[in-house]
Amino acid sequence: MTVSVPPIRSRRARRRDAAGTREALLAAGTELFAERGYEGVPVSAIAQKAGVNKAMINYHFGGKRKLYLAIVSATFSEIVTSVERLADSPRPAPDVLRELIAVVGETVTQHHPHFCTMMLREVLSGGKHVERELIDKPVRILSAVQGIVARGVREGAFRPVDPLLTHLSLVGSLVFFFATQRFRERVLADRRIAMKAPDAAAYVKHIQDLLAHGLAAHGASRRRRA
Amino acid sequence: MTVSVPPIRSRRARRRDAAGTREALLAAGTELFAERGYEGVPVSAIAQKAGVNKAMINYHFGGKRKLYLAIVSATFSEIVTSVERLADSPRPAPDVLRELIAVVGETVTQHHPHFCTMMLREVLSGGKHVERELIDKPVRILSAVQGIVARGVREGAFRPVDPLLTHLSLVGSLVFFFATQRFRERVLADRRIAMKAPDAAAYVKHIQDLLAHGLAAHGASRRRRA
DNA sequence: GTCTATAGGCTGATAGAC
DNA sequence: GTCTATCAGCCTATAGAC
Repeated sequence: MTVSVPPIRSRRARRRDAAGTREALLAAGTELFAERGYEGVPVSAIAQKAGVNKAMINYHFGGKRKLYLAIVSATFSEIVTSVERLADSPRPAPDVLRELIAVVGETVTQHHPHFCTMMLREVLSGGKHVERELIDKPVRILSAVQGIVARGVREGAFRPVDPLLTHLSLVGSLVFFFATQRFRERVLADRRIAMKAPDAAAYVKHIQDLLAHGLAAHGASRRRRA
Repeated sequence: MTVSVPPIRSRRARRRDAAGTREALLAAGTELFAERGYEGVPVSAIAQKAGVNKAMINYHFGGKRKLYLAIVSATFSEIVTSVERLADSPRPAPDVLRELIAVVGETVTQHHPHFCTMMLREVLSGGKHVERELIDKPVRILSAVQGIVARGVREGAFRPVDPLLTHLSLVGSLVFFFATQRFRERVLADRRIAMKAPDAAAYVKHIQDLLAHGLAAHGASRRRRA
């Protein structure tokens, strides 16, 4: 029974060069870290899921922590890029803000379903070991959102709200929702409740409307499109 | 140098009966778990901070996990109680919602500064080991907020918003803010940025106003007090 | 009730064969 | 580049003296 167990990695004739190993480790790490957090994942689990040996983590990334940082950093960069592109749009601030919410929602649900969980977990750990390079990414998102809100206030489309507080409430409600969505689904399933957890698209629309009404200057509730 | 080190516990002539030990462990655990998460805290650290021996955790609580649950459960119960009391108020829904936000803000800042962090961390861990008894507490908060919002919609004070989505956005923006506040303070201090992190009171007011405007039925933006 | 001492398990990292 | 084998370190929990 113990003879000639076919190597896991050979299924589907997976490429097995150095780059393939790196990618397999990144993919496995992304999923596991998001689900269980940095300390909740032994390197052996990552190696097993990737179909390679533990030692490869040290060889390719120089340790568990560096693998983790590579994952978080790569994902974060994508989000920052798409948010910053939007912030440069010359369209009316309320429209830009509405689209920013939609874009963030789509990005995290479709391309990076674990992103919010990972970032939130990292922040909750006190940012004790968050490196410099990583920490200015949220700052760039902050700047982008702040800029849009400040412009809306300046142009009279928004009430004179505080852009920083507005940013926090916007990002907070989105990040919270996406980071806790799996939990809600799980609880409902475990208790066999016939209700289904709120849909991401519905929530995005809810936040769009809440901010449109909540920020609008008096009498400007109805959006005026170009 | 190793002779007669005065026992830590004797400072301030602390009471050292069984109840005192229990309380010391609860207090130490609350702070440490909130700061570093369940897995980030060795029992030895809790024992040291409490000024007692490791073995006491097992004697009094039956293990690390049960100590943790005792802490989370006790804190959570207090919050649920105060929220439910408010939900029964017969006053206009917008006023009740505004006060609910204020009460939650005061409770978590003054009495339970680590509460949001702990709950969020627990949820992010997938609720894998969240016991039944604990899980219906968020459900009770959900019911309370949902009830207030649904009444406001029924009475025509609010737009026809979805009460569940509204609850999520409200709780999300608050929990996110309080759970990440220490992180912001820390980052600003570490980078020696002369700005100070947004004040909790200011944020509470921001959310109150955002929801007042964001939920108000058209033409009912201005609050009408009794 | 509280302590010391220790058992027993799991972790991240590395040395060295291939 | 990739593996096997192994290390030292840390963790939780418990046995047993006081």
